[in-house]
Amino acid sequence: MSDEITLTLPDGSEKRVAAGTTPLQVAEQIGPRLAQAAVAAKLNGAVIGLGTPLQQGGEFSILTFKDPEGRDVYWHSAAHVMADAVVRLFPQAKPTIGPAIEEGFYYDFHMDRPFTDDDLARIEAEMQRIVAADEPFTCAYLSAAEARRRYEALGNEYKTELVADIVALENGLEPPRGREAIERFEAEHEREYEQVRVSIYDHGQFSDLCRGPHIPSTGRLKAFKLTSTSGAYWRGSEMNPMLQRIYGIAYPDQKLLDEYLERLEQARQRDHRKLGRELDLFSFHEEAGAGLPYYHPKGAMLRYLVTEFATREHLKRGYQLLRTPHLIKSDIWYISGHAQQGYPMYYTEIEGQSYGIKPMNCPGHILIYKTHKRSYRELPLRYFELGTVYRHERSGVLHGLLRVRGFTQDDAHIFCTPGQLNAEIIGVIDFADFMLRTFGFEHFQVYLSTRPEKSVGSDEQWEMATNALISALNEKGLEFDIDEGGGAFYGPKIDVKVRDAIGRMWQCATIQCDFTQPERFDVTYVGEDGQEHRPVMIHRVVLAGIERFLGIMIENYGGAFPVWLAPVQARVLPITDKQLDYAAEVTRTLRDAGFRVELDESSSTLGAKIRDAELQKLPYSLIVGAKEAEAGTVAVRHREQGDLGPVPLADFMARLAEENAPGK
RNA sequence: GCCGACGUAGCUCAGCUGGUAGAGCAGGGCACUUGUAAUGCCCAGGUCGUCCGUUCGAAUCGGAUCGUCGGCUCCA
Repeated sequence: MSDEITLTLPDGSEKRVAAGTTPLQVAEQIGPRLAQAAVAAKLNGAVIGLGTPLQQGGEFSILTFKDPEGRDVYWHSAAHVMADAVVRLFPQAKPTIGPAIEEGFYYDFHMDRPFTDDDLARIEAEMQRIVAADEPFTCAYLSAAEARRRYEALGNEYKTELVADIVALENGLEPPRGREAIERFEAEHEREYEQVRVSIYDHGQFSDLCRGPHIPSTGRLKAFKLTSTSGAYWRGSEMNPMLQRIYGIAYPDQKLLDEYLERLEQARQRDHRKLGRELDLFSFHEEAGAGLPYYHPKGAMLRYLVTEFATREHLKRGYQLLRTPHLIKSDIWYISGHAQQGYPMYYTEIEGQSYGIKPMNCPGHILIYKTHKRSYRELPLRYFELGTVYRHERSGVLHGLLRVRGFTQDDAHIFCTPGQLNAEIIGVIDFADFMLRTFGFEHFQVYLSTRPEKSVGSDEQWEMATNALISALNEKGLEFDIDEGGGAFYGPKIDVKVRDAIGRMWQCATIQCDFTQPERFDVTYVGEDGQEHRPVMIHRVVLAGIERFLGIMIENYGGAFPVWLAPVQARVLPITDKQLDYAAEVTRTLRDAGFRVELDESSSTLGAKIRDAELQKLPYSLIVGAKEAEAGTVAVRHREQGDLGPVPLADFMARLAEENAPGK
């Protein structure tokens, strides 16, 4: 008697059901296991709740925790349950927003005090009760006016602000900001408030303004954990009040939660700050300043190997080496426009003149370009510098080598004609791809960042530059995401992020087009026509900050560097003192051949020497006892493969030489 | 910068509610001369981040400061 609708399932098959059937019922018809795993559904691209009656047919799928959208629904529901628990325990807490995030969820509360670890344990216990009660999530629609009255009664100004946002959004109006603006907005749009409908999701006694959808009931949350608390500004702005945030994670299975916690532990094990200490690579000194790293012999060697390789590869590609001072008169930064953006960040005075410590290398390279008249025949001109810059990072964001105040970039500026732009950008993309792969990264994500609000230059320039980047990406057949407004103030850019061994993404290479600096500094070249023209400038880094790159690299390799990057490639371990002479000879031979080798002269047992070499993650240990000394061999032990048996020293050298190649 | 937590020997950490510090590893010495992830014994090592307070008395309490750690628009 009721109308039927047709659902097209993901496998292409069609299913006819009565209009008004819920997705949960559909899932049950498909199979009980699916019904059990279901968290939400998708109809024609829109995520809907399992209890939403289907009124029309179309592309239909059941979402489980395995689907990214399903995961979001699951985590967002967990956030509601957490908010419920918090409000039960702390009636003074005002819920604000609580979204699902990449891994887990959070909820921000306006609170009279921060949450403590004890609070978290209590909140978790309360959540357990809510889950055990298996309360169904239900959805109701209210007029925005009604919702506003409710939240005003509760004294929750954050939610009334969100209601105002929804009303504004629905009517194509600018969302009001600030108490007064919101009150004015409410007064001026009473009619709209009556017309706009907002959804409210309830479970048990808890009710929250929410777009939804949610899982069918709280009992679906199986394994969860509240992971941390922190302060967080309302809407992320320092101008707004600080709220108290609680982070959590939830999974439909305890096993998955355990795996997540295991992943966190793995990340801790390969933390570059921990490895930096254990492998004696670098240190920071409270008495010498935050965010300023000190490289120990092994860390400095690692850094040397990286920069030496980078320099050679630049020279191969026609870049020329530059070196510019760290201190530059402040006037320069006004010409470049950096001063207006807050750069440089450290100043000093010399004989009454203001100088700034360079935060960027570009003006220096421009000065060198301008030392004589340039012909189009010289272009493209590629200037490369391992340029050390200093920037004031806020104390709260410093983080090991990944976020420092003084760092060296593999920085280059390419001056070229507009016609050469495309080929140059492609060249840089290829270069970056080669370099990052050589250092062991295989997965990349590319972003194109467009004009930010605070920017210089004309619309035409921005369009031209943006198009040049897009066409280069298209020519390389690279997929990319667009970061609207994420560009530098002087031009659009391409960013390349790499994925490390445990799945985290790190920003490395960036390629920035710049039509404005050449103008500001009046940079020119003489064209074929004998007239002066304006070159285009490309700012680009591949590894970006060397410090940061080392940090990423250390974590990616987990401290076990490949032979070509290992600060110490092999350690010679004599079994007894009687082999010390032979061991020293082996060490000398290897060093003469250019390998990085150490000799263990301690009087420890062999087992202890091996253990120490393993903990230092050295690629090879060469054990020499009486037999080896006699035969002129070394017993090779590999970091991962263990004992490989005795071989003539020459054979081992051949093996090491082969593995010593970049990228091996 | 803001919120919270933390700061004890080179490293990892113990030190209830205030009574002036302890372990393991690392380091030094001695013995052992060892065949693929820790030989034994002995020794030394800390103004408990720094400064100022409270107290008869502070590593323990309060404040400031420096530093470290986790966060600070993935938006109903």
